[in-house]
Amino acid sequence: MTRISPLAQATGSDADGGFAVDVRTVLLSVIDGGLKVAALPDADGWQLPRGVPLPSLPLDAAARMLLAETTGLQEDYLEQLYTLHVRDGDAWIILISYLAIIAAGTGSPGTEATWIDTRSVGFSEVDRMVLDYAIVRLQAKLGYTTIAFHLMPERFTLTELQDVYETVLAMALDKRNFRRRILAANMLEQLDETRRDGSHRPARLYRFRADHDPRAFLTPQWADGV
Amino acid sequence: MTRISPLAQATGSDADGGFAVDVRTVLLSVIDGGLKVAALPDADGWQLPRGVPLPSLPLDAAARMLLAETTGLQEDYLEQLYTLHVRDGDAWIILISYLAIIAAGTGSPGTEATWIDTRSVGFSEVDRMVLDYAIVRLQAKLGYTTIAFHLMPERFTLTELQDVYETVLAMALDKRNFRRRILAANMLEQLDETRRDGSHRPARLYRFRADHDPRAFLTPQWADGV
DNA sequence: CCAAAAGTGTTCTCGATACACCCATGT
DNA sequence: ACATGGGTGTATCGAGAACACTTTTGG
Repeated sequence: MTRISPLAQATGSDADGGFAVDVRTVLLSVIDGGLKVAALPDADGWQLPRGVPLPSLPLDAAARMLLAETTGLQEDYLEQLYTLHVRDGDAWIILISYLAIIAAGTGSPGTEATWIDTRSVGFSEVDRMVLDYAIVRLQAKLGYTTIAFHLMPERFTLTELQDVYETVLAMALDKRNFRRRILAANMLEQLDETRRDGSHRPARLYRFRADHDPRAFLTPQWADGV
Repeated sequence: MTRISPLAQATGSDADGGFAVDVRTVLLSVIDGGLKVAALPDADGWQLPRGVPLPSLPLDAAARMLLAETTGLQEDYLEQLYTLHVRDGDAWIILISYLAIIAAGTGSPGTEATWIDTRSVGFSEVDRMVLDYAIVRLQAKLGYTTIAFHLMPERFTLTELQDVYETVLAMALDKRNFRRRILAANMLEQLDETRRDGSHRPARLYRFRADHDPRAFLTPQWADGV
């Protein structure tokens, strides 16, 4: 293996010592009509759930474990975002970021963690960039994957689904066009049940079709742990 | 920072020692009508250029340096692909992969490295996966970015540009539709010159417009080294 | 009968595709 | 004159966007 010269020999923290590695996960959910991120309290604000991965477990397993330990939640979807190299005090760390998604109503984050609105959360500059990138990725994937599946309960109405799309995309959508596109995409299965909700016509219930792989395109087919 | 428990304390190669990190770069170019990858000889075949990054330099700088050292070439475009966690003998390494692009005719790789056709190169399983993912990314980006810019010399004909698209996409394209789309995309600037090439009508020369950012979408706006 | 959300169709525009012939040059 | 690659236009189709009224229920 090539040792990148000339500086590698001169530093004390290269391959001899190894690198400091930090996994951070952006856990998103749509709650109370807002896009929320799971955050932990911090000296002056909030921070993303983070941790040092185990050397012999795949990185995505580390992302899952750290979510379990900091929030007590088990995500429904996980994908790697990007790897940064950032300054941490006077050292440098390699920061591997993940996007995780959990359906609303699956439970509240544990002791320390809280759901905070993504628009107002007080993160460090790095955490803010990672969060913004996670949101952009999620928005893009709504368009060409079934990733929205992981934001919904098992059964839902088309209006509820549209509300989630509108919250994540931060824009209003036309009801008729939305329904036509969603149904044409063949992701959904219509149920026989309806839900009575208030003093108006009941809504038909749907669920996502079982035979659908919601991972696609941006994420390589092979995952970690090869 | 959360130490992911319980195993982290039990192992000897966690944050105390740090992680083994390996940067690998897929350097692609279109040469002699084929999509080629820069490869280095290996015990039983070929391998991607690789190296251990410097701890205090951004990761993309490490990818650039390792290309310079192994191939002597300076890439025209670089973007991070994905971070894997792979077994290396009995240890695990964190493998950060990059996609790099260089224009044809910029020079031949140095002493050890060679351009090998991507379809037939004898890589390890991991290098093969990284290469395949790099190609998929490049193919996708041809469609919605000006990344093709980096595969072309400064001035070129529309037929040369179409040949590069066809090589990367591994499919034939309709000449009239290709020209209409490319010109409609407003990436190109028509030059006054033409090029006489053989016993046929000379071709008009084009170049890419200066005011174009070829990075977009999949790569976050912020790079490494924050 | 009224309020409130559910549900439904048509028109238009634009981008993508399929497809075949004339043009300028060198030999 | 002919061989060779350069260059052009039109018809069709499908996806996406704009847009308003009827239906069903509870109170």
